[in-house]
Order: sequence, then structure tokens, then C-alpha cells
Amino acid sequence: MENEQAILVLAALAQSTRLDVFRLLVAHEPKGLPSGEIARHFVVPANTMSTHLAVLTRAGLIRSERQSRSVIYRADLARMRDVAAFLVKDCCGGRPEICAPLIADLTPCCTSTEEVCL
Amino acid sequence: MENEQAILVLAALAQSTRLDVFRLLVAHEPKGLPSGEIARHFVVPANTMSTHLAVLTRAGLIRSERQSRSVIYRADLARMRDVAAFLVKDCCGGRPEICAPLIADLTPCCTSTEEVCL
DNA sequence: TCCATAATTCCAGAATTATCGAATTAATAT
DNA sequence: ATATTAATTCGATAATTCTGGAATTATGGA
Repeated sequence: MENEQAILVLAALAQSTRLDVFRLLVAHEPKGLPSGEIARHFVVPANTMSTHLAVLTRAGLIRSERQSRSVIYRADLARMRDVAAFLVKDCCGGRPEICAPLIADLTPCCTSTEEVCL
Repeated sequence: MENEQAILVLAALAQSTRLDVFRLLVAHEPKGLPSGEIARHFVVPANTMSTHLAVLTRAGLIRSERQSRSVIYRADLARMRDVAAFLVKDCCGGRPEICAPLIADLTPCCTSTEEVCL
């Protein structure tokens, strides 16, 4: 992932409403949610939410598909993975010894159903 | 890590100069670099760089220590790890099957010296 | 003490981002 | 065709962030 793309993603998530929206969509994978329902859920005007959704879309974090009158939004988990990898890669910087503990911390979070994360 | 803290970190990294600075400091672990040298490295005025360094510090991504006339900055890798964990946790959201491939992708990046990362 | 170097703080202008009312576009039903 | 519902685009204002010149603080040497 290039620098510029990473910044788009980081900026998209660096806003509380958008961070919340993204998490909501992750939680609703793989079904997704319509724009209006998302807006109502956070008590935000539809047009404002539309703008936020556009930012997340430009960042590649979500995708949308029209379904009759509604537009269904879904989280793009692959993109999420790429960002995490991007950050971790920075952190490693060619020195695995720095990053091994990170992976050790992350692993339980992703292999068991219990929340063993920090 | 709480929401608000995560946003501080994401916003701090969502700016090209600061992202570059953070990476430079990661690369210079554990010695660190003085403020002036960082500014010169990116051809940025000292005061502007000082502001950027303050943002990164507020986000907890870097720390500083005065050393005679210089102020030495260092990356805080633990913080980095926390952010990565925060993002991954979102991505998992109680469903390990989603996140297992992420870990699979990350692991080679952090256990061998070669850059096997995506 | 006086000067030079290193860094930060203060301040102001430029640029970007956030928010939302109003108008518009899209799809469907009557 | 008209009306209704869903969503987006337009446009304008408020708020925040970025940038850098000038002044200030901190440290060490002559």
C-alpha cells in the first residue's frame, strides 16, 4: 500500500462518526446496512452521513451497492487488513525482533472467540 | 485503547510529513534523532517541525528527552502496537475467521528478515 | 556576561474539513 | 403521470488544521 492511500484511510478513520460507522459495518458483515439506517442509528442527517460514507468509500474502506431504493454499504475487510499490515510493516522496519511481540499480542485476538485483546 | 485516543493517533499519522517522521524515527530506534536533524532531513522549518512533533507526542507515538542543547525524539513502538491491535480488533469483531488471514499475512513480515510483506 | 545554537511558543493567514438546509436524482408504487 | 421514499449533490458557514515569520526559552561555550 502506498503512502498516499494509507493517509486516505487514516484520515477517514480519524473522525469519530466515521470510525463508528466503519465499526458498525464491520459488525454487520456480510449483510451490510442501507445508508438511511446508518444515519438514523447515529442520529445524523442523511446528507451529512452521505458525505461521511463518501469519504470512507474514497478511502476504500467500504463499498456500496444499490438495492432498489436503498444503497447498501459494506465494510471492505481486505482494505482494513492492508492498513494494519502497512502500520505493522512500518513498525518492523526490517527488524523482526521489534515486531514479534506485536504479532504475539494480536494473535489471540484473532484465533479465539473470547476477547483476549489488549 | 479508547476511541478518543485511537482518533488522536490516526489523525497524527494521517499527514504525510508526520507519517514520514514517524517512520524515520522507527528506523532510528532505539537511538532516536534530534528535532533539528529531523527538520533538516525533510527540509521543513524548525518551528513547523516542532508543531508536527508535538502532534505526534500528544498522540503518544513519540517521546522526547533533552540532551544538552538538543531534544532527542524516539518512536514509541508499544503505542504503535496498540493502534494496530485496535484496528485489528475492530476487524475481528468477535469473528476470528475474518481475521485469521490477516495474522497469516502479518506473520512472515515479522518473523523473517526478508520483506515478505504485502 | 555575551554570544551562538537548538528548540519551542506565539500569532496570523491560508487551506482543508465538518456540518447541514435546500435542491436534485433515482427507484418504486398508486 | 404523480406522489413517496431513499440517497446524493450543491452551496454556504463554522470549525479545525497547516504553515511559517517573529519572538522567546534553554543550554553551553568564549
